Amino acid sequence: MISGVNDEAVTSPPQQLARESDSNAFLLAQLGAHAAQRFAERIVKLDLTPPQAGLLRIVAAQPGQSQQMIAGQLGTPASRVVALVDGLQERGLVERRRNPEDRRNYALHLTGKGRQLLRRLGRLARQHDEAICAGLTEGEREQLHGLLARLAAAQGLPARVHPGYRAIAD
Amino acid sequence: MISGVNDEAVTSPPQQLARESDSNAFLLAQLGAHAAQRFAERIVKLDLTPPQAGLLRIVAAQPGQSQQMIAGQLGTPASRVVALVDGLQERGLVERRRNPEDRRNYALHLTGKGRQLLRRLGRLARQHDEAICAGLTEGEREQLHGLLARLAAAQGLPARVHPGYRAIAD
DNA sequence: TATTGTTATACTCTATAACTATA
DNA sequence: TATAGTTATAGAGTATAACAATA
Repeated sequence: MISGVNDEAVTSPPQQLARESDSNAFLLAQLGAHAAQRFAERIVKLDLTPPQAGLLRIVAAQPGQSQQMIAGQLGTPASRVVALVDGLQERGLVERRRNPEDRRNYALHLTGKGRQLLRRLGRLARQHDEAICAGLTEGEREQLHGLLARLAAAQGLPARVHPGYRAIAD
Repeated sequence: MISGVNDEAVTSPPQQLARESDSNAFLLAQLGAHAAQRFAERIVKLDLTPPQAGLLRIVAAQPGQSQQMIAGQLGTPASRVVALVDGLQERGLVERRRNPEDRRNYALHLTGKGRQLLRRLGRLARQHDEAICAGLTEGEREQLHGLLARLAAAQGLPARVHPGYRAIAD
């Protein structure tokens, strides 16, 4: 044994512990991980992962961006965007259009098939939200939404960026 | 080009998208990932990772459990608990006590040093909660807490299990 | 020389399965 | 033979950095 202080006399207070793991921050982390996990399970039937779904949403919301722009917006390395776009392009969901004026970069766009999948994704997302909010009345859901939106704003979280990506870290 | 449907006529509706990424489920996932990330950054000064902090809390709350019991409770493989306990034991925070009646298993306990660190961890957790709740009044925080606690209960989430562990998946 | 995209590599985290010891 | 713990191995996911093409 090294420097084992081992003073058994000190009683560890379980109430204190319960209070901590009952904090808003803890509940948010717990519920957030749960929601993300369930969403991931749900979109398996579309053969999508959360990062892929997030990328589809970004491209749909702001078509024509370069991969670098998207990488910057997402706070993720460009090499990761490459791999993601590769997979989606092979499946005909996204296309890279050459920019004739600067042939170094691509403009990313959804294909028709991509938009179709995005609509199915939207339906799943609404079902998911319904499942996560189970147990709350409509009024309570709106109340919760107001509080969460204010927290997100206070924390400076960007809209539309899925937590599967790290938001602008550092 | 393979089966590029490419019907430009279909206008992708940004409002629809905004609504989805504005759902309670999305905000929960986003805020939860943010809270978990910030907590991880905060406990770096204690040289702890979130899984380690979670294990310390579990051992403190229910001392004397075997590694298998903890693994089951956390829904994580026993081999992972081994590695976690190894690290904490080397630092003199946790001890494995042989059970004389069944010498196959260990009873896990915090050392005095472990309890001391846990108190520092508690202080950081309270600071963290304060930072995450910034922008809400005391009344709003209680309101939020009530809503989150009901959601967690409705989803069957166990108390005190940090999302760094996957809760009882499958 | 600077920038976009790409590829190669390595690292971290985690799960699965084989192994040891006690029962 | 069954169970607690351990070790070995492999896989997914991700970041870093070197590289190629274009400006």
